[in-house]
Amino acid sequence: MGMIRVRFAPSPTGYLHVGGARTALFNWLFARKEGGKFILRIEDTDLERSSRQMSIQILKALRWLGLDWDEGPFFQSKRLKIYTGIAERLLKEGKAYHCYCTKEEIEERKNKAESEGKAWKYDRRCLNLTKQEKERFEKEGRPKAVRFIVPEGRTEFRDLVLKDIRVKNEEIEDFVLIKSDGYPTYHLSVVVDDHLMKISHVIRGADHIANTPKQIMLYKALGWSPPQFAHLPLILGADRKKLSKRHGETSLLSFKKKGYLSLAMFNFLAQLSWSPGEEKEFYEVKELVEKFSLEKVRHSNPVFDFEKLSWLNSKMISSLPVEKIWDELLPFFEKEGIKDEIGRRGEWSKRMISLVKERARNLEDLASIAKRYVRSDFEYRQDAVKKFWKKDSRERILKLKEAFAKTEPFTADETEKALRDLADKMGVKAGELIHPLRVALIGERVSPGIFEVLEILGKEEVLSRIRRAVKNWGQVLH
RNA sequence: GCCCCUGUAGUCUAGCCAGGUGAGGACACCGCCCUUUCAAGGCGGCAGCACGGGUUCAAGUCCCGUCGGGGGCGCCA
Repeated sequence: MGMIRVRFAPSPTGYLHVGGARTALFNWLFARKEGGKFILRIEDTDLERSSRQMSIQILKALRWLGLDWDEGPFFQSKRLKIYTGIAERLLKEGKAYHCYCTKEEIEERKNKAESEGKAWKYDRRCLNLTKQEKERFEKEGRPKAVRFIVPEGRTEFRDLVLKDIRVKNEEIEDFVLIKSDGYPTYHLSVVVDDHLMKISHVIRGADHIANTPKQIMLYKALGWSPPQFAHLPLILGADRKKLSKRHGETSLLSFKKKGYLSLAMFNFLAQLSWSPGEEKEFYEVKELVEKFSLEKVRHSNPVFDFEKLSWLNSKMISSLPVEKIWDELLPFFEKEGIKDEIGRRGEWSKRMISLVKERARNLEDLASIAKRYVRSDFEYRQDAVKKFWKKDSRERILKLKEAFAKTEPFTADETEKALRDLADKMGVKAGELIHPLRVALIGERVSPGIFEVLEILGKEEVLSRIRRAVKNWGQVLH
């Protein structure tokens, strides 16, 4: 067997959504596993709907996911001559013909057939044109398309994911190869490019199953041998309909924006319809590559579970070392306006993040939590204030401040000792000090262990934050 | 309507090809423990082979049918 070569071939008519990303991912995984090449091709032959902007977005999204390509991106819009040349050849060989029917004419005949309860298929009107009719159309300057002559018989192929698929050719109409605007259709360009680019395996969404026989006929007509096909189940929304904007944001980059780790996305997508077969939830990219196989791809359509993705994301954020998430975190610091402070405080910032990241659902969360540690001008959360800043707790916090002023070194252990001693002395439970203190330090009712928080903030900052809290006590209380 | 694909808990899945351990794991949900809070973590619970026939000593696993879900039926890709 020759070189393994696969491709991802999006059309730049919209953002790269999670379904497309999953297709790209499986192609990439397969290429890396088999030591083959991953080729990127932009299918922009629909000039109405394609845009350069979208092409750029798609490349950006792929890079974010970590899918690097070995060749391309190739743009089909720059290869038009190749496709029209192949169409000419089919015309010459009597395997295709010009069609002068307009959209309206076809629509009319189709409606008529359907109202008579007949299944519609292009009626080959233009295949049977007389010489005179043809000349008349030419003289009228009617635009013409090129249609492929679907041969008789049946077409079958072995799908690497599914199984043998077989259709009768009579189910298929003479499909268009070249549109009347001179541009090739998908069927032509995909076959020509996959052949010329020596693609060995076509891995794509199951929505292409019905297209495959058409494409195989084309390969045969051209005397080329078709690649292997593998069709991936379609990702569904919670209502079991094909995932779309109706189910919320589904563009890949929107997940980046919302603070998802690319590795979380990678794992989640890789494990939709496929499983490494082990009882663990997340893997290094390398492991996924090693274990990947097309045969193990499931046949049924998976539902995209936002909850599970979110869980995976938070679990990764809390368990990965700071260094591994740092780069992806920077844009979120910037959005919170704390990028400079974070940078200035170097190692301290990393320690602080590793302390607070366990509680973050996503990177956006994490940056906003971090902000309270970096800057002391936060707002006190009202529900926290109401619950914990009682009248007598103000006095206790003042006492605590005095005790902290004398605490040396200002570590988690020492501050804990100081706080518990004081609580004992005052005859109150430690919680009576801890809760108001938490609100004073970060203005929230939740945080990591309070003594860790004290240590990371440092004595000076703690005393200053308590001072500010005490000053505000009366005002925010009622 | 026609054609094609598909069916293990609410969801993602292991097991199916080479029939035979109380159908395993995870998300979500519920309870308990831990605890200064919230998460996390630990322990436990709820819940599944779509249905009906066959083949077989034995069927989630093989065969057929029914039903359910999805996709396609464009001069979109």
